[in-house]
Amino acid sequence: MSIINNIQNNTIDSLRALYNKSFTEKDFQVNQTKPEFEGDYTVVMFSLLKALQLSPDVIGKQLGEHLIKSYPEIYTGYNIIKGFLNLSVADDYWINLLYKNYNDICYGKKEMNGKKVMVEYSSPNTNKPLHLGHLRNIFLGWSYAEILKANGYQVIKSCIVNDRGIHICKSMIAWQRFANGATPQSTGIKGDHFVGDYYVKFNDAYKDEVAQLIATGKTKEQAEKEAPIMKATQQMLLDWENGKPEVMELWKKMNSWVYEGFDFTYKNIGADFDKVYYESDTYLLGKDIVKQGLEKNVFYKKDDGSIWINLQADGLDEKIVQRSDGTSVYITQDIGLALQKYEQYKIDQSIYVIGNEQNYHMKVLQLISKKLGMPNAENIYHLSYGMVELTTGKMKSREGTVVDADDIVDEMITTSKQHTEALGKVQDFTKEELQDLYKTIGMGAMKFYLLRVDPKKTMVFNPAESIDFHGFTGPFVQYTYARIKSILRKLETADTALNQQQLTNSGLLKLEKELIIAAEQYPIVLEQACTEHNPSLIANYIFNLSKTFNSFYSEHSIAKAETEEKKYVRVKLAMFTANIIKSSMQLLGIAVPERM
RNA sequence: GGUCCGGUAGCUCAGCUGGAUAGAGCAUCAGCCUUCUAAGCUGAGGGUCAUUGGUUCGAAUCCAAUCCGGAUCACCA
Repeated sequence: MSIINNIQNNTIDSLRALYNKSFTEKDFQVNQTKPEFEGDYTVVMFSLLKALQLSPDVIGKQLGEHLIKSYPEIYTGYNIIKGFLNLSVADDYWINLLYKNYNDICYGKKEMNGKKVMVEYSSPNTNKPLHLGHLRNIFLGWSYAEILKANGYQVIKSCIVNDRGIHICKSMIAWQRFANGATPQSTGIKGDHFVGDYYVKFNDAYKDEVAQLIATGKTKEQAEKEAPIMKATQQMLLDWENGKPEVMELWKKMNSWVYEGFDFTYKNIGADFDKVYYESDTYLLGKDIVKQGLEKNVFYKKDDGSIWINLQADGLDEKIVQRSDGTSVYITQDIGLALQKYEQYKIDQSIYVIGNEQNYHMKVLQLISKKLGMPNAENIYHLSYGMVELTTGKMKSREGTVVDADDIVDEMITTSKQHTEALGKVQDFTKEELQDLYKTIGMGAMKFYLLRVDPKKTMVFNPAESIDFHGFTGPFVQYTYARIKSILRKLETADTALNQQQLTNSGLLKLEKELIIAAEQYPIVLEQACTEHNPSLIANYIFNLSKTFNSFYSEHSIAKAETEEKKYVRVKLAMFTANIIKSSMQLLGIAVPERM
C-alpha cells in the first residue's frame, strides 16, 4: 500500500475514533509537503472544518497526536500551519520500503487481471513512407500497450494497413507511366520511398494536366474532373475492385515494395504487432451489418438508395453508411472491423490510437456501434493525439515540409554518435557496441522527445531541441542509469561483503529520503499512466526521479560513504533507482545502456 | 455558422478531480571536475497563468461570457 493510502486510511480511522464521524478519502486531500515546511506529507484540513465544527488548530493537534500514538511505526511528528497538518514519516518506514523493493524488477507492476485489450496503432497508407506524425502515433501506441501489460492486461497490438483505394491507384498509375520498369532494387531506393516518389509524380502530372485544361478554357472544377490521368486512376480503382489480373498484379507488387520498406522502419524503431489487418480484406466488412441495421430501423434508406443514420438527437449530424451505388464508405468498414476484432479475440476493450483530426469520426463510430447494440461498443476508446507541428508551422506534403521518419531516425543516431565521440568516454567499445550505443541514445532521445508531451496536445517539433541531449531528455535519464551501473560494477568487485552489513538506525539524510519518496511514487504513476492513457506521465516521472538521484549523487558519495551502514543504504538506493529507470524506460520503448 | 480541443517564463512543456510564495528543461548570466562518468550539480534573473465577471475560507485549476489559435462537420479515407 502506498504511503498516501496509508495516510488516508489512518486519518479516516483516527477521525472516526476521535469524533465518531465517517469520512472517505475524497473528503480531504493528502499532498506531499512543500519543501519549505517541515514534514513529508500533508493532510489538508480545510474541507473537514465544517463537518467537525472545530478550528484547524484543534483538529490538527488531536489528529496529529492520535496518528503518532496509533501508528508510531509510521508517524514520528507533526506540525500545523494554517489548515495544513504536516506529518513526518519515520525513517524506518522508508528504509523498510527500500529494502523490500530495491531489487524487485517488477516493482510497480500488477498481477494479470484477466482482461484482454486490443491496441490499434499506426495505420499507414501504402502510398507514402512514414513521417514524424506516424512516429508519434507508433511510439504512443506501443508505449501505451506496454503500460497496459504492466498494469495486468493481456494486450494485442494491432495495425490496419490502408492498402487500397484511389490514393494507392495514383502511385500505380504514375509508376506505369513514368517508371520504365524501375524497381527499388534497380534504383537502390527503399521500397516505401520509391512508391512514395511516384505518388508525388502523380500529383505533379495531374497538376500539369489541370493547368493545360484550364488554358484551353475549362473551369478549374471541370479540369480537375476531366484530367486524363485522374480518369485513368478512377478506371484503375474499378478494375481493382473487379479483380482485373494485371491491376491486381501491379498492386501486389508495389505494395510488397512498401511493406519491405515499412518492415525495415518498424524493426528499426522497435515497433511490433500481434495482428495486422489489411483494408483490402476488411473493406467489404460491415455491409451485412448495414443490412441488419436497416431491418432494425437504426438506419434508413433515401430515395436514391443511399443508406443513412440520423445522429442529430446526439448532437451530431446525419451520416451516410452506404452509397447509393451500394458500395461501402469508410465508416462501414470500420464498423465491420470493430465487430470482427471483438469476435475474433473477445476483447474487453478496443483502443484506437488515432490523431485528433478523426475525433468526430471516432465519435460517430462509437455511437453507431452503440445504436446497433454491438457488444463492444461501450469499450471502444479513442486514444486521440495531437498533431506534430514544426517551428515553421504545420507539415505539408505539398510544400515538402514533411519530416520523414527514416531521415529523422538516422539524424538522431548520427547526432548521438557525434556527441558520444566528442565526449570520448567509450574508446574501449567495440564497433558493434558503439553502433548499439549510438542507436540506443539516438532512439532514446527521439522517443522521449515525442512521448514526454501530453498525447492529446498539439506539439511542436523543434529539430535543434530534439537533438539536445541535456536536461529533460532521454539521454539524461540514460546517463543517470549508466552512472549508477558504473558505481555498482566497481563496488561489486571491490566489496563483496557489502550485503552482510547490519543496519542500525542512524537516520536518513534529506536527499536520501527524497530519493526514496520519489521511488515510492512509481506504482501510483504507473497506474495513473494507464487510467489516463498517458505515457507522458511516466516520462515526466522518470526525469524527476533521475534529477533527484543526480542531486543526491553529487552531494553524497556512495562508494566512500561516511559509514559502512550509509554505504549499504546508498547502494540499495542506487539499485532501486536503476531498476525503476530501466523498467519505466522500457515502457516508453527506450533501452538504457550499461555504459555511455 | 455548429461541435470539439487548446492559450501558463523569450522558446518547449508540467501543474488543471480547487490548497501554502505557480514549476521544469532550453536559452542568458555566475559558480563547481587531482574525489563513484561534468550527457552532471549549485545558484541568479525571467510570470497580468489570454481577458472579464462569477462560485468560496481559498481559483492557473470549477462556471459563464469575450478574444485568439487549431481540428472537424463529404455518396474522401
